[in-house]
Amino acid sequence: MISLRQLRYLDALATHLHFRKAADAVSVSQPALSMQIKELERDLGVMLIERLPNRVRLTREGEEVAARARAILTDVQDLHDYARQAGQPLTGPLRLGIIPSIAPYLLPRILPVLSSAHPELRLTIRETLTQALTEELQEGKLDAIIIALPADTAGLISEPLFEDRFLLARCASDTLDRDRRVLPDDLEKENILLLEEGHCLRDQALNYCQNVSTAGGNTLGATSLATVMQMVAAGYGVTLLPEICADFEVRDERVTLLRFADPQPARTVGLVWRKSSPRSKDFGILVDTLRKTVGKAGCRLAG
Amino acid sequence: MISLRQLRYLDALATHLHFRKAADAVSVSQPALSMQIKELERDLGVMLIERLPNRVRLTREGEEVAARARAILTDVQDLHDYARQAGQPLTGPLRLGIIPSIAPYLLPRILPVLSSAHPELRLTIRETLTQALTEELQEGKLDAIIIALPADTAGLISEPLFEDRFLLARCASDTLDRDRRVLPDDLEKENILLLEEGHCLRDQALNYCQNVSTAGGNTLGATSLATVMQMVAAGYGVTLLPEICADFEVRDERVTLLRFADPQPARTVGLVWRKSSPRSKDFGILVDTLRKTVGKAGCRLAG
DNA sequence: GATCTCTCATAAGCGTATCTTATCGGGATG
DNA sequence: CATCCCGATAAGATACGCTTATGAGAGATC
Repeated sequence: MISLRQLRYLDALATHLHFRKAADAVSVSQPALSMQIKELERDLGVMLIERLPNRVRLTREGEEVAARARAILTDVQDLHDYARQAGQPLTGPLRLGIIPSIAPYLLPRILPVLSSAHPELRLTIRETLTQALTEELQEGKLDAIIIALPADTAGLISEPLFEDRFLLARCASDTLDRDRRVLPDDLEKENILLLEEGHCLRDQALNYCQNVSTAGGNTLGATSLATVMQMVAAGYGVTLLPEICADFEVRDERVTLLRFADPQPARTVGLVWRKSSPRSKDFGILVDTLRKTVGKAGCRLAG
Repeated sequence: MISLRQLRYLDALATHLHFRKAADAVSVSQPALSMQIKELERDLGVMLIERLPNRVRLTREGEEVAARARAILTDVQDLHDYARQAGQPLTGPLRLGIIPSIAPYLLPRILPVLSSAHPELRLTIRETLTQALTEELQEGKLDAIIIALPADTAGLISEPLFEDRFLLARCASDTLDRDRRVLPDDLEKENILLLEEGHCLRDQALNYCQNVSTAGGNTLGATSLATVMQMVAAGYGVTLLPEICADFEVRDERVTLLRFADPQPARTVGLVWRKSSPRSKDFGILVDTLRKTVGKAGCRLAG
């Protein structure tokens, strides 16, 4: 069976036309090279080298085989170079899924950082609901997703990125002490506006409300937080607004944000990928970058 | 260092997407294949395979590397096929040199036989004087030559093909017993016609004549035996004609051929090639073919 | 939910291909 | 004729790659 080693030796010999020099060039002893060449000739059933007393000459077949060998070695080198380049962390295509209640608020903060820190990274963003993201992740259609933890399906690894507390968004005209911390009981008499089915944010809000046995839960789902906030501003009800959205969604003066009393409701946003993914190292780096980036922004939010 | 084995294993794995099946396909144990794949990945610094619980999937880099590997393996197979085909004896180009006093008489007899026995053989014929042929042979411009032996230069191998006796060609009008064997002394009073300088035939004839101390040697050299025979027919003198030429050159009724008394003068025609030539086996076969072919013809000549 | 089975990874031992050093033979060279 | 250079050969050491046996993890099954 032909080996690359034989082709490498043949290449060296074709270059130097001298067994010892060729052997030096490939850093082996001269007999080692001689034997490999001989083995190659035996394997091919054709003499490649004409051993003259003084020098060495390639036969016609030797020239042809050496030329082919060179081409093959070049291809192997190219393969090697390609793979080593591609093996660098956070380069090339990376398909990232993000849920709708995070994407529009997080992306503007992290994309500039990522593109400057990893200029070779080619991000593709997909925004949809948690379940679809999880399925696509497991099917290999996505490399990683950013969702609210936990991602309970097996075979996945989750790393928390940041805590995202919920604030109570309500109509500003309501007479309420702005500094007062909202208590669960305060929600009992409210009309709570939620996103439509499938949004994890809806489930998280419902979960908190159920704990406090809210009665007036209005489950008419909206398709986006922007819509919900419009309804809040118009006085149709209140909602639990993730802190990360606050800067973007609360430009309307008719809306007031109130912080909950401890323990504040919150969601944990995390990065999730397949345990078997070969880019785990990449995702570790990505988690670090995202934590630092969001950490700075988080301070601004907390202030 | 990347090895072809690793690429072969990767190819099998990419095909079967299953370690055990891939291992079966390349006839090794599953751990052997696993280790080679791992080694390849370590060498390239990139994960090629994503090991899922159930099945195996190629990473993006794995797909690319596998595709390149397939191309390389194909090229290696092509190299192998080419060399094995080219390694068959007496196929492909073969440059054969022949001296002028043999070529036009021998070629018509051997070419049909060679082309039918070795249809893949691509003969290139060069006809010139012995010295030029020998030099070109040693320079690698020719693969073998057919000359009158001995070829005394070192580094060459000679194999005799046939004995070519000289006949005395003389004007038919001369009164001489046609059955009588010519004796060396008979030449003393003759005008001997020879080829020009450089033809070995001239030297061989002169050698014979000198032995018998001929006096009237006319050294005005002709450029071809045909010319010499024209002069013989016209009565300008006699010449030593190689037996192999007799059929072709003695159609003129004015010319009579006489056999010499033993020991008859003769030349040994042989095939000569470089001792280091990788096609020695080819030439051995060629010698056999030529001996048989000329042997048959030789019988006819001798009759 | 314990067991079974399938996956690929790991470990231990072995065989052999490959390497090295040392030496040979042959031809060129002074 | 002695010497040098070249490539081939020989013998021993090394290391690589293989096999068998076993492990670990995840589904599948009853």
